[in-house]
Amino acid sequence: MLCLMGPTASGKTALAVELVRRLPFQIISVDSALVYREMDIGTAKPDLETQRLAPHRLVDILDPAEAYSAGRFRSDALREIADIQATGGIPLLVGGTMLYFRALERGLAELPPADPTVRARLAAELAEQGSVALHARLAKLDPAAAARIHPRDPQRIQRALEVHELAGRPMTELCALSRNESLPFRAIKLVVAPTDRQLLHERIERRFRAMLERGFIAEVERLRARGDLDLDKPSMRAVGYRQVWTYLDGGANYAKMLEEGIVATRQLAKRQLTWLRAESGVAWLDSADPRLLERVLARLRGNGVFP
RNA sequence: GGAGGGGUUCCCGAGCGGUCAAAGGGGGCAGACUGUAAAUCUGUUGGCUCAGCCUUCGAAGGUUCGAAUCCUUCCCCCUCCA
Repeated sequence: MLCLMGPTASGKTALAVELVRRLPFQIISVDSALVYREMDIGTAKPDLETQRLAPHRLVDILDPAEAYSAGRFRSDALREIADIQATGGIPLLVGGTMLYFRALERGLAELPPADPTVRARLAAELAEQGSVALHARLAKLDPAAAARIHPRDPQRIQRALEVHELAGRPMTELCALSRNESLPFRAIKLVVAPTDRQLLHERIERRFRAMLERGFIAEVERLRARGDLDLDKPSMRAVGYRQVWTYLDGGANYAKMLEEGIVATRQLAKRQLTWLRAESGVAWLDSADPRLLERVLARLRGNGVFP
């Protein structure tokens, strides 16, 4: 199988589509935002025509009111990979959610999944007592986790407490217990990213503006009109959605929303690049290279993926 | 033309004789990351031959042992009165 990773706005989708046209690849999306239905423009979801030519698995599988997870992604992806291989296809994993790639490749410890009730209660405690107080509590239950997690990192403190409560044992212990189960198949990993950071920034800005022109705000208005979504939902915290939502709330004027949406996207790309640089066994390709496709094909030939 | 207010490090913005390379925020850059990850968090951010030195607070002079902070002139911006 082939993994195509890269920061947002680096042209991964276009490249994947070209590959599907030439080789028996089938795409599995590795993206925490593309899983949501009704979120098309702001996620830069491949349009219907593109998806007809190159079907994407794990896209539009969830309602925006639901929450996805790395664990769910792992089992979904394993299922899709098996399914593709059973029909003689080659899985092509494309995306920028690096935690998902990591979870798939290295496996996850056997931890209890998120529990909405526990999570809501911890969130309330976090709000009134502050993260430092909960961090102190965690230090008693799971000292190793507390040492690892910063006292001002509410999300990780919440999760560690949640795991302890649900499993009755420290998260650290559970993580140590499970051996990393690596993938039972060979994966070629390619990173597609611009060599020039400024180029990436320009592309991000252009793309965000284009999203607004294509009706991004109306899309968020429709999501708001449902009445069951808010800024605490993982889906609505996605880059762009959060900023437009805040704008519609009156929390920002248009210019501010525009600027903050672009900035948030830039910052996302930066975090993705940090993951990518730490990734081992990958070949880096310049997304601005006009002969990118040929280079990828040559690489695949070299790896014996096809003659 | 008259009366005020202001020009600070990439941006906003504090500072108002020494403890100021200058608070805080933003942005940038770097990093962390085990079921929220397009999330959450951390560090750093004038230059250098770096425990020291050099250049910065609109410009040029001046006062002072010492100025972003005081004085003079000039340039630019904003508000109000004409």
